[in-house]
Amino acid sequence: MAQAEKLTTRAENFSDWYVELVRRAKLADYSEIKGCMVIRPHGYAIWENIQSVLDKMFKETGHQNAYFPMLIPESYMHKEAEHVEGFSPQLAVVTHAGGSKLEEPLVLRPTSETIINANFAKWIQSHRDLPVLVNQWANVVRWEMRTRLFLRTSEFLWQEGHTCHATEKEAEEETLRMLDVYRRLAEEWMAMPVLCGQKTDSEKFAGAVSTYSIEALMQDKKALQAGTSHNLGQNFAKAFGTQYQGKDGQQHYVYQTSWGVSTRLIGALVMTHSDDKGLVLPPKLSPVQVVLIPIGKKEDFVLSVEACKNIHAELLSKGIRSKLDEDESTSPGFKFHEWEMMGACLRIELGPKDLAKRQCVLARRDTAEKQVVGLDSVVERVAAELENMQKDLFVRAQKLVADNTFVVNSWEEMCEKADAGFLLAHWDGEAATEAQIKQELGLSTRNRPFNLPQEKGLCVKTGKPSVGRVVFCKAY
RNA sequence: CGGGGAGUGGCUCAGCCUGGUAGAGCACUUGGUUCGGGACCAAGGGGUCGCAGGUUCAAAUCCUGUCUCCCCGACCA
Repeated sequence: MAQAEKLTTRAENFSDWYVELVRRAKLADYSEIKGCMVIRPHGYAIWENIQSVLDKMFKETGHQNAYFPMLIPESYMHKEAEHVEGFSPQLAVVTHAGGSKLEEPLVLRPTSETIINANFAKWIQSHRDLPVLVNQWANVVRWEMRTRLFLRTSEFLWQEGHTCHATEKEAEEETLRMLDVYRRLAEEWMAMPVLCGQKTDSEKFAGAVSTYSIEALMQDKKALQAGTSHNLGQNFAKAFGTQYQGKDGQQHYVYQTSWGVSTRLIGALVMTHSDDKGLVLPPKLSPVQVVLIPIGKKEDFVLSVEACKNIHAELLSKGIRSKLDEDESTSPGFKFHEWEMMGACLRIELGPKDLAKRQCVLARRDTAEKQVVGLDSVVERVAAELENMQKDLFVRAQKLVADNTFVVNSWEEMCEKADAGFLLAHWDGEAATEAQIKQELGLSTRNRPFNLPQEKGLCVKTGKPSVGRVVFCKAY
C-alpha cells in the first residue's frame, strides 16, 4: 500500500479540491449520463439525516407528506406564463411511451407546482378544506448546461412543500415560517450561518409573487443559495382554477406557497466545513460520529478489537453513530487518513499500550487535538466532544461570514471587493442596474436580509436613490 | 453555439515526432512478513489502443473521415 495522492488544497484550486473531495470521501460520482450524479451510500446517509430533521420539523408545523407523478403533461407547464418561461430551457421531455408517439408530450418535473395544483383544484371545495399543507420528497430534472456534483446536476433530490391558504396574510406567514425552518436546519444542524431575506424581482422564482432565501457563504467567499421559500399569491390558483367557497358563499382563489431544499445542502456542508485533509461534518448530521481503530498485531490486535467492541456497543446504545474499523489488512495510519477523508467526527485509537493503562486516545477531526481518556469515562467524553465540535464548527463558520462581510459605499470599493465575500451595498432597485453589475463584476444580488436595518442611500452604480442595502456576492 | 484540449486495462497517464504487434503507477487477487500517522516482498488476473476507411510486408504510431468527452463564455436549487 503506497502513499495515496494528496488532495488538491483549497488554496490551490477550490473547485478541484471540492470535486476530488466529494469523490474521495465516497459521497458521490458522476454517472455515465451527462450531468447526472450517483449518490453513494456515505453521501446518501447525510441526506437521510437531513431528511429526518426536516420531516420532524414539517410535522411540528402541521405538514404531511404526499406524492405526485413525475410526468407532467406539457400543457400544464404553459398555464402559468412566467413559470413556463422560466423553466422551458431546462425541460426534459418524454415524447414516446408504450412503443408509440404520445399525443401530448410529458415533461419530467422540474418542480411540481403545476401537477400539484391540478390536484389541489380537485381537493379543495370549501374554506373548511383549508389550509392544505403538504410536502413531497422527490427527484426533479433540470437539464443544466454545466454541472457540478451536488450543486447543479441534471437530476437532483429535494423536498418541495406546497400549501394553500384562505388569505394572503396566512400565505405570507407560512412562507416566512418555512424559511425559518430552513434557517434552523442550516444553523442548528448544519452549523452553517445563513442570511435570511427577500430576493429581488429578477432573482425570484418563476411564477412567484415574492421569494425568500437563505444564503450561505462558502470558504472561497462565494455565496450559495441553500433554500428558498416562495409566496405564490394566487398566480397558480388562477391558472388552475384552485378555488374554495368562503363563508360568504362566494368563490375565492386560494393563496399559495411553495418551498424547497435539495441535495445541494450536502455541497454546502462540504464547502463550509471541510479542509485539506478531507471532509469535516457537523456531528449532528455526520453518518459516522465516532470511528474506533484497534491497534496491535496478532493477539494484541484481537485484544484491542475486544476492547473496542465494548466501547462501540456502549456508544451505539447511547444513540451515537459509531463505527468499528476492524479490517486487519490495513495499517492504523491508513485508517486515520481514510476516516479523516470520510469525515468521521471523532476517532478513538486503542492499542496494547492503552489497554495496559485502561485508557484510549480520542482525536477530534476539526482541530486534530488528541486527548488520553480513561476507558470508564470515554463514552461521556465522546458525547461532550460531539457537542463541542458542533458548537465550534458553527462559531468558526460565523467568523468566516463576519470576516468576509463588507459595507460598500462606492463603485470603486465594489470593484475592489468583488471577490471578498458578502457586500452590503445600496442599489437603485432597477433590474437593469442589477444586470449591469452582474455583467461587469460577476456579482449578483443574493437577498435583502431581514436583520439588516434599511436606511436610505444612493446606488453604488448609478447614484440614484436607494431604499436600502442588498447583499451582493459571486454565487454558485 | 463561439474559443482551447483529450480519447491507450477499473483510475491517472507514458509510448506516437523517428511504424516492428502495448507499458508504468495506483487499484484488484493469492501467499508471507508487518501494524501507535498513508507498510513491504513475491506471484498473478485484466487492454479488439474511440470508431471507420486508407498507406504499408507490418499501424496505438503516418494519412483521411467520423464520433465522443472534458475545460472556458450565455442558464441554475
